[in-house]
Amino acid sequence: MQSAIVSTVVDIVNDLFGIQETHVDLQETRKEFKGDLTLVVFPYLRASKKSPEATASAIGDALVERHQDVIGYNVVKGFLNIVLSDHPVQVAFDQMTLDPNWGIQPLNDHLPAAMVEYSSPNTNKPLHLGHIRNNLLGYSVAQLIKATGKPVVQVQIINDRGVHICKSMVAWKRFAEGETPEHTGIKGDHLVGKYYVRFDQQLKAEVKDLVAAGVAEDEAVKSAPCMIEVQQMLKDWEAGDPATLALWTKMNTWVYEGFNTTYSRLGVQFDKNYYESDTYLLGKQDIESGLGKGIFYRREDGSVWIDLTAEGLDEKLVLRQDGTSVYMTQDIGTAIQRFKDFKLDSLTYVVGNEQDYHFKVLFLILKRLGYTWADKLSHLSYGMVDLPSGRMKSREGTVVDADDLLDEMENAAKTVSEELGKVEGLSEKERTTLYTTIGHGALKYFILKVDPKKRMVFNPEESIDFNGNTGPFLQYTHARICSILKKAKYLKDWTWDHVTLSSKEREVIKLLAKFPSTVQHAAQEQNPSEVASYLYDLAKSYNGFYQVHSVINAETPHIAAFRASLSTQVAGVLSRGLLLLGIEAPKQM
RNA sequence: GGUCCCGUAGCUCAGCUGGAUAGAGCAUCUGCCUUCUAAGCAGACGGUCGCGCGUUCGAAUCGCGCCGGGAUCACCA
Repeated sequence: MQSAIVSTVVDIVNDLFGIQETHVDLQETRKEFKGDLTLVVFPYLRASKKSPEATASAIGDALVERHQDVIGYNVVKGFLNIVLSDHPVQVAFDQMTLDPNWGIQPLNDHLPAAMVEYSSPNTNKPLHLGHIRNNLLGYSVAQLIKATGKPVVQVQIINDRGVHICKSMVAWKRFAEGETPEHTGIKGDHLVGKYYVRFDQQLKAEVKDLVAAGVAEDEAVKSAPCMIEVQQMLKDWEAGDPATLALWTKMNTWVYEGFNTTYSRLGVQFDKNYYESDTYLLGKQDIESGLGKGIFYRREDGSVWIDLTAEGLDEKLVLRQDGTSVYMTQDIGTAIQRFKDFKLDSLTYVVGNEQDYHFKVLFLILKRLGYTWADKLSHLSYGMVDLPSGRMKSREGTVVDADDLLDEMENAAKTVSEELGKVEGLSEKERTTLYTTIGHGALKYFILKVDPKKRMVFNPEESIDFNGNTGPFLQYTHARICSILKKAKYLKDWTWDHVTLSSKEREVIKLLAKFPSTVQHAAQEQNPSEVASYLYDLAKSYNGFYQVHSVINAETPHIAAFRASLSTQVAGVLSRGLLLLGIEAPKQM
């Protein structure tokens, strides 16, 4: 809608003031002023040698004369507000009605894929609020990229081995008396988490005894019987001891069943899971070959390092002196593996900002190793989720469990829906689905509307609010439109000859027209919050229209049919946009 | 201590590459349902954009210095 005007303005400025601009910046006119587009003329004063007002008027006059869509202008100080005719708005509207999936690019399977890694849990405890932000961001970013036409591979790396899971295993062996999810009815990941906590208690008790017997605190932690058992179990696991492996498999299977339940509730899914038990040895080869090329160096004690001080970072260990790998080592190996597994155009790690340094180093090392794709790696670094009381602390039991939270959201949706009497005529099953849709919509929107980079505060009470700038508000706007459209099915025929746009209608169409570029930009920035605020603006604007215009009882059948069509577009954009955030838009609520 | 991130209304957040009197929601107060769902709409109240310099015709936005908060700098993951 703007591009044609921009080039005309460029020509005018150049002709009038004898300069050679290649681009001018037109912005949308702020609501309190009349007009559609605004040119700030201050940059041209030097060339025009006139006052801001005179400069603006000169450009405005020329624009009215040269561009048929410009029907007027006004000048406020150095701001030229350009008034457009309805024509470009009508053209924009016609265009979006042609494509039922307008704003979403069709998938092009021939393009190399974008890989998005997210979630990536440990298998010793259930998912919590922090994982929820991670999952929602990862999933949404994947949908955004997909909406630009690029195939996406969603993956997670599951930290299924190591000390942490041995702790749960030791405690289970000692105290569980054979408890299983089946006969306790406890969800698998919660059951394993229970024994992880149990281990911690046991360790504390044993350490306390040792300290009382005169052992130093840090020594006591290492020599506590349960800790010795963990170390032994880790060795057994690495040696492939069948009994240990059997227990490990059994408990991890419980956890995965639990995780899958939560993932499915959240509506996220993965195309491939990487397991650390498979990948933890990866990378060592790459270090060895890099050692040959002089990228790494070996110290006298045998440990291997890389010197990143030239880039303002530190020296970083990549192999221990006993030759075993560290976290960095396997991340190097896993990245390389992934580019072998898939034809990838990019790889995005959705990981909290406490690992900023780690990824800086990782990307740098891969670049030093000479991988051309190293600059296609990105770290979607998001801020921590705090509670009003401060940071979540597992030791203080302030961690918000993911399953509990989803339950609460569903219950809150149920309470509110029933109070408002919104569920009449729905079957029991439909009601349950609706509560889930609304409850989850509220949670997802609450989290995704915030810029990922920023640390955010999660207030359980406020997230349950369904009024104002919330997911249910957007869902409600959608549902209300659906309700109108159901009654307005017969309204089809209209033409622009019989419809004049009201200011509200114009505003809605102008907003609708921004949907594709909003999606594009959000995908590029890997920022779902841009879509969230856009959808809020759209819903707000549509509700303003709804308040003053009737669709069904419009002045003429043509206008009614046009408004039905306009409403259809809004509902479509809302529902497609919400889907990018992993939120469903109900037809009734 | 080094490096990085953050600081906008009582609270939670928007403010794209610098542009007009800094915007929403919640909370508080006022109106609007015999008319397409009031989970809505309209309005009021509320801000030295952490502080101070500087660059600029113009700074919440860019630069520097402070103050306050957080993260990170492990032969941990």
